[in-house]
Amino acid sequence: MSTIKDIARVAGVSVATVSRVVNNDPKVKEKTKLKVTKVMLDLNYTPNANARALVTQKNTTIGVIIPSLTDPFFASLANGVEQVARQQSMQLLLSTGLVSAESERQAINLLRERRCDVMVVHSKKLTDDELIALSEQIPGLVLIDRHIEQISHRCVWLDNLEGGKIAARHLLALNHQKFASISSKYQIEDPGLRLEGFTRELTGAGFAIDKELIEYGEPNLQGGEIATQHLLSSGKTFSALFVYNDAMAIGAISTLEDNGYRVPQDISVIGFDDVLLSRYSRPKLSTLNYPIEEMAQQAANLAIELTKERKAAKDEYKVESKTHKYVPRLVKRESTSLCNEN
Amino acid sequence: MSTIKDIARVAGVSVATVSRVVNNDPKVKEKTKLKVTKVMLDLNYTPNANARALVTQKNTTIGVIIPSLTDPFFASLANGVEQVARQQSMQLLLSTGLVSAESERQAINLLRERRCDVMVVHSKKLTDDELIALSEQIPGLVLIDRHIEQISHRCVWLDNLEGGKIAARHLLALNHQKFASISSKYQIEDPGLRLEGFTRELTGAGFAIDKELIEYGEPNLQGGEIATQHLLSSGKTFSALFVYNDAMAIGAISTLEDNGYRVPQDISVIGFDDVLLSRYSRPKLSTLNYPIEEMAQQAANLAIELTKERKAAKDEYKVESKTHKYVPRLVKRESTSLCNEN
DNA sequence: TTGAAAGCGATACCAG
DNA sequence: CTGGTATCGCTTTCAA
Repeated sequence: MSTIKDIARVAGVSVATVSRVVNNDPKVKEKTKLKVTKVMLDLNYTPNANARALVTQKNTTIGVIIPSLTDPFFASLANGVEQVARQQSMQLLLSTGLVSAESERQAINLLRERRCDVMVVHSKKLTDDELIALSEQIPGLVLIDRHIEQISHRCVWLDNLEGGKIAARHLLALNHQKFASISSKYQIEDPGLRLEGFTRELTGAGFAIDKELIEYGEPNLQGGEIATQHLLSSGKTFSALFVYNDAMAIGAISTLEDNGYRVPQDISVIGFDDVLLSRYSRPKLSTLNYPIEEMAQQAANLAIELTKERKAAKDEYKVESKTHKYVPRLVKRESTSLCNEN
Repeated sequence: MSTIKDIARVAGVSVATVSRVVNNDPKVKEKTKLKVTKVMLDLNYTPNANARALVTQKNTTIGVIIPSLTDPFFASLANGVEQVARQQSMQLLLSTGLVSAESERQAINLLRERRCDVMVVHSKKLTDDELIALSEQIPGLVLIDRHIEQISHRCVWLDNLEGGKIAARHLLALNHQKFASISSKYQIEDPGLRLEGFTRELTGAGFAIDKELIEYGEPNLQGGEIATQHLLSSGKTFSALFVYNDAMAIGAISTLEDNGYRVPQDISVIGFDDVLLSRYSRPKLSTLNYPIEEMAQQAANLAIELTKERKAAKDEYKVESKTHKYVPRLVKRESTSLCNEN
C-alpha cells in the first residue's frame, strides 16, 4: 500500500504538497494538483485514516453498543445511529453480545482505545454509578433506553410507566374489567415499569389485577406461549391481556387460539414495541409504538453535539438540562376490541 | 486523555517500559510493573489504538458492507460476522445504506482508508469486473451472497437455482400439478435463479407453469398481497404457490385466506429464506432455509484466512480453489400439504 | 505556492 | 531488566 511519501517522491513534490491536495487546500497550483492527483491514481493511493486521526486528534467514528443484532428492536436502534453517521460522514463501530457488566465495560473500553468519543450505549448491566463515572470521562457518551437522573440530559429513554398506563386506559376504554398480564422474567427495569404503570392505572379506575393472572417468561414467542398456558390453567378468566412485548404477545395469541379462544372477540391482547412482526401477525397486533429508530437518531445527534460542546467550552460547565423522554404511542390494530362480556 | 509519555514521566520510567507493561512483556520486574500499572490506573490511561495500528501495521477491524440493517436477513448476516469478530478479538465496522454502485464503491474505500483489510461485502450493484479488480487490491475481501466465477474461492454464496428445484420437488412430491409463482420485480440475480430452478424442475417432471400465473412485486408483505390478488383475478386455478421470499409468502397467505382459500388445504404455499417471521406466521410457513448467519461466519473466517495467507506467502500465488457454495434446506412446516385435488 | 521539520502516541530494535 | 531512539503516515506551522 503506497504512502504519502511514495506519492511525493514519484510526483517530485514534498509530502506537504501531497497532503494539501489530499485535503483540497485551495492554495496549490492547479498544475501541481493535477500532477499529484495523477500519481495518486496511478499508485492507487488511499490516505491512512489511522495516521490522520493520530495527528488531527479527530475521529470520524461513532460507536454503538447493543446486546444483539438479531433482535429487530436493536437492529432498528443501530440503524438509526447509522443514518446519523452517514449524514455526518462518520462511520459505525458496532459492538454486540453484551451479557455481563464486564463485557459492557470492555466494549466501552475498546471504543475508548480507538478514541471514538461519540458513542451511543445501551447498557442494562452496568450500575448507575459506574455509568455516571464513565460519562464524566467520556463527553460524547449517551445512554439509550435507560434513565439515570443525575445524567438525565445524556439519556434518551422511553417512559415505560406511561406505556403501561396507556395500555390500561385503552383496555379500560374498551370496557374490559378482568385483566391478565404477561411480563418478562428478566429483572431489568422495563418490564417492571410497564407492569406497574398498567396496574397503577387499573387501580386508579377502581380495578385490580389478580396476582395469579400475572405470568413471567422468556421475552420471546415461546415464552409467550408457555406463560399463556399457565394463565389458562389457573382456571381464572380474563378478557384483556397486556403483554410485555410483541413477540410474547404473538405467542400468547397463538396459544389462546389453539385453546379455542378468539382474539379479539373473546380476549383482547395488547403488546409493546410495535416491531415489524406486529404488522405481520394475524390478527394484526394492537401495541404500543416504541420509536426506537427516531430515539437512536436523537441519541446519536446528542452525542455528537456533546463532543462539540466540550470542544467549544472546555471547562465551562454547560449543563444541558433538556430531557429526552419519549412516550409510546398506542397503535390500535386488530387484537383488541370492545369487551362484550359485561 | 493521558498518553504513554505521561505515564512514563509520572512513574519515573521510560516509555519503552510502559509499553512493555501495556503489552504484558514478561521481562519487566514485578515491582516496576506494579508501579506503572498503578499510575496507569490513576491517570485513567487507555492506549491509543490508532497510534498502535500505525506502527504495528496491524488492524483489528473487520468491515461489513450490507444494504440495510432493518432487514432481518442482513441483520443476521452482520450478526454472523460479529460473532467471528468477537471470537478473534476484532471489532466490527459496519456500513449500510447501499443503493448505487457509487455508494458501494465509497463504502469499500472508507474501509480501505482505515486499513481494514478484512472485509465481508454484500454487493449487488458493482460489476463483476470491478469486484474482481478490487479483490486483487484487497487480499481480505470476501463476497457474500454473490458468485463470480473468476474469484470463486472468495465468494460465499447460496445456490438459488437449486433452491428453486428443491421447492419444486417438494410440491411435486405432494402431488401438486397446477403451479403459480410470485417473484421479485427487482432484477437482481436471485429471483431469476430461484424461479428458473423451479420451472426447470417442473419441466423435467413433465409439468409447466402458466406464464400468467407468474407475478412480480415488491419483495415484502404488501408486494405479496398485491401479487396474489393479481394471481387470483386471472381466473386460473392452482394448488401450489412458490414465492420469492417469506415476507411475500406471508402476504400471499393472508390474501388467499381473505379470499376464502385455506392454506394449505386448498393451496400450498412455500416461501424462501426462513426468516424469523416464518415461524411466527399462521399457518407456520414451509420454506427454504437460507443459512445466512452460518455463511456470514464462514465468509468472515475466510476473509481473515486470506489476509493471513497473504502475509505468510507474499508473492506466491496460492490459489484456493475451494468453493463456498451453500444449498438451501427444505423446512417443512404447515403451509404445504398433500394435494387433494387430483 | 511550496518545502522542511516538528510532532501525534505508540512499538521495537539495539545497547547497556 | 530498562532506556534511548528511529519509525509508522500524516498534518501543520514557519520560512522561503
